[in-house]
Amino acid sequence: MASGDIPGLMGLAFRSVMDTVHEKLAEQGFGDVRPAHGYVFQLLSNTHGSTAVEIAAHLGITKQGATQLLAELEDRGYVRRGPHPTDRRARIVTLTERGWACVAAVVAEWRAIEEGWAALVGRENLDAMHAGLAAIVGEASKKGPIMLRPLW
Amino acid sequence: MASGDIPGLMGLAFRSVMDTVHEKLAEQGFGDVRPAHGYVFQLLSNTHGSTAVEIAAHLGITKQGATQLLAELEDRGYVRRGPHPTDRRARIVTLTERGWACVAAVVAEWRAIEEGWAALVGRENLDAMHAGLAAIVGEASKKGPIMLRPLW
DNA sequence: CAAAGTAGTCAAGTAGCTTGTCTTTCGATA
DNA sequence: TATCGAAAGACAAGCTACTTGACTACTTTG
Repeated sequence: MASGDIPGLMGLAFRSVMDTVHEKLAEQGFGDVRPAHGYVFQLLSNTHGSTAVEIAAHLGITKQGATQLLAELEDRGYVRRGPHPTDRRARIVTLTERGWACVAAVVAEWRAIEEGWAALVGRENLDAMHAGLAAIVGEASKKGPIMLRPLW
Repeated sequence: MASGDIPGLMGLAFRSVMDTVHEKLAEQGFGDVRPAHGYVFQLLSNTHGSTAVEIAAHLGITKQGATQLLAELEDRGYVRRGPHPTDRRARIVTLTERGWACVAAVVAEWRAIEEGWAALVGRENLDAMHAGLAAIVGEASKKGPIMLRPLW
């Protein structure tokens, strides 16, 4: 029978990871990034440039909310807003060098945390978790994209 | 080498679970519960009664924030605030029948989701995930309690 | 038993979204 | 190619879930 506590454990584990990451980022001079920013960075690092509307859709917030968020990120030097090559209404948002550095810091910390986990539970178990999680996320994504907005 | 994408997958999986749970709760007449409420319910269902200050500490918010949250939950019929047996300053907060019903609905849905996962990845793999997550959360908890506030 | 600390409340302020409205540009249709 | 609905973004105001600040009632400590 399912005990039903895996979701809770996942929440705690994720929360713990993110607390650690946030702490490490602060140490490296990225103390001014908020949770929502991470989701923007994630999209931008995959697409290498998006519009405000695309970002809004990715985060599950309004385009106005996304615009404000981007203005904040531009102020802080993480993103740049340039002209869109084909659509003069739109502005294309890309990561600056500082933005990429922040993404790299997060990825490095995630890897480091995973190494710690491998030492804790064993490589084999960790591989099993990776495979299981990938399958679960893959299945869940079939019913529409999973919104990454920082709630719950 | 660690690929570094397990934390991201955990975040997505947890997010997906919580979206589903929220949807199911709404169907069962619990549409007025917000993320933060869940963390209150979790504490109250384990302790069978806490004060506002304890709840604030558990969620990592101020006591005033917790008080507001509890007033809201009392209005909506999920919790009851009674006198504290030994401290006349304090009020002891407990779940109402409606509160317990909501907790039961969440637990039932988590179990159902886990059953689905067992079918998807296999019981053995799921058990491995459970063990791994428990170890990870246990280790992380040694460095202080993991704050459950709904950020990240 | 006085002084310091704690539980809770009331009130005001704030951050991060929202909704509403507008301008500019795009793309489809006639 | 003229026009007209739709879409990208900006500006402004509103809202919600917190925060900080100031206070009262009660408890604990020395």
